[in-house]
Amino acid sequence: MERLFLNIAISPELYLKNPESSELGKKIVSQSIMLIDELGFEGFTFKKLSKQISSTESTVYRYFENKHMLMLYLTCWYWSWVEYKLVFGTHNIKLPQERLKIALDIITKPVTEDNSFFHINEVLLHQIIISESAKVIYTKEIDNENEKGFYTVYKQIVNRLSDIVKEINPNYEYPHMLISSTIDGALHQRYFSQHFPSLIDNSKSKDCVSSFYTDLVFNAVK
Amino acid sequence: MERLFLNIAISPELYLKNPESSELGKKIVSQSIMLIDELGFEGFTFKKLSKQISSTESTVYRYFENKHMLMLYLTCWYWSWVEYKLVFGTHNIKLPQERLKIALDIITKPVTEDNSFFHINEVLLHQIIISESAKVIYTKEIDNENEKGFYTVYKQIVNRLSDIVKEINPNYEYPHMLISSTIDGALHQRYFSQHFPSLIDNSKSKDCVSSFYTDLVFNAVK
DNA sequence: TTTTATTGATAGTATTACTACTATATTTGT
DNA sequence: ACAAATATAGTAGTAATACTATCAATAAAA
Repeated sequence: MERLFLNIAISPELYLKNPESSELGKKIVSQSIMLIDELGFEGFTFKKLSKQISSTESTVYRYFENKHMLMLYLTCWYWSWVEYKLVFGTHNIKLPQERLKIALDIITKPVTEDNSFFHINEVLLHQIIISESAKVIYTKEIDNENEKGFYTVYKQIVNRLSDIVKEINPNYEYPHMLISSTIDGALHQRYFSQHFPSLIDNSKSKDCVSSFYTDLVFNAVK
Repeated sequence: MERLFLNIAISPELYLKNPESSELGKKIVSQSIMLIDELGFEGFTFKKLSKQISSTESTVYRYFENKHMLMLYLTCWYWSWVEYKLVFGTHNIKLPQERLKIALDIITKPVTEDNSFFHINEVLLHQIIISESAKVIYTKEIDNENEKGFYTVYKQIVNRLSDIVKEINPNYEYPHMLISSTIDGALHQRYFSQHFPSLIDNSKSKDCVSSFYTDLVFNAVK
């Protein structure tokens, strides 16, 4: 994918000061991705981050309320980016089957290229979404945060794909559940492939996570 | 299910002192389930727990190394209990299709009865497995803990069910991934049904999580 | 009855997750 | 060019968390 000259728009409620508005802010975002990947979300602190960016804790706190909000910001950025890829990738494709196939590839295939956005390493971001994003969603604050619209992008993606499913088979009973379980399952299976290889049915020729879900979805929708 | 006079055996490496060995230990386990459910794993502390059981922090630390190990203990207990239900439920059933159906019900249906074990409220335990157990698996310690065998019960369950899948269709390519994504997906979809109802394809007559996965699995295995 | 194990009570430490305040440095408006 | 606003660095401080250590009291086992 070529380098893009557009920005991903993120809800201003997620930050105190827009990290896109300054070099330091961009550094906070890019270095936090690297640090969270390295230390895990539990081990990650604003103190360590501020050291990494040669700044102070108080400065980081001027951008994000706390590390949970920062992680939520990264999560929203990720899903907005995925939605952008979905819109771009399925544009002008007539056959819904073909659109679904492309969309499933985007959702289930590993992220290997990192060049579309300047300060965000998308490969690393994908990695922390795999291994850390569950901690964002499984919170006591989930209902408040859902009300504030922090998950609308994610839900939009689910709706977008289930619309394609309904286009292919209007009688299929569970389009939303099929898609959301595919999206989350793909991340989960990637994590398993890294840590529980015995639970992964590998094949030499193809990426098994991707082909498993493609097979599963098309079989269900049929 | 009737009250059982058997114990779930848990790896001794999960605790410092077996909580089954004393009344206080059992109280630690039962009250921690209630507190984790109430406060969430992040809000839960050994200090609050010790207050709840009218004891002290140091006493709780004599049973479990930290709250992560306690949650891991509960998770292992839960999966052992599920495995017991699977063995018991599919015993003496000849047809693999029927065995798979029963197994899927056990895995995907909500837990409503609480009476098999004295000090453990299985309904609440299921609830915290739904909303908190991801925090146990998504850790930097995962590989060490996997090596120590803390996930063998879970993997046994996956293998047990994928064996049935292979019995039905020896040519199906992804038995392990199908089962593990069903097990985890069912928990995930339960959480979604509680917090993102718009992503759930409800039907009046049946439990949609359970029927979605039953439909999905049988369609895939064909 | 002595030993041993179990628990309670208290204290203490390092780290985390913040909040508040001040002093510069930089940018911006006029 | 200068005053005003803004951004950042630096320091300090607090409450809570996640422990560890020690010691006394008590109950159970040898």
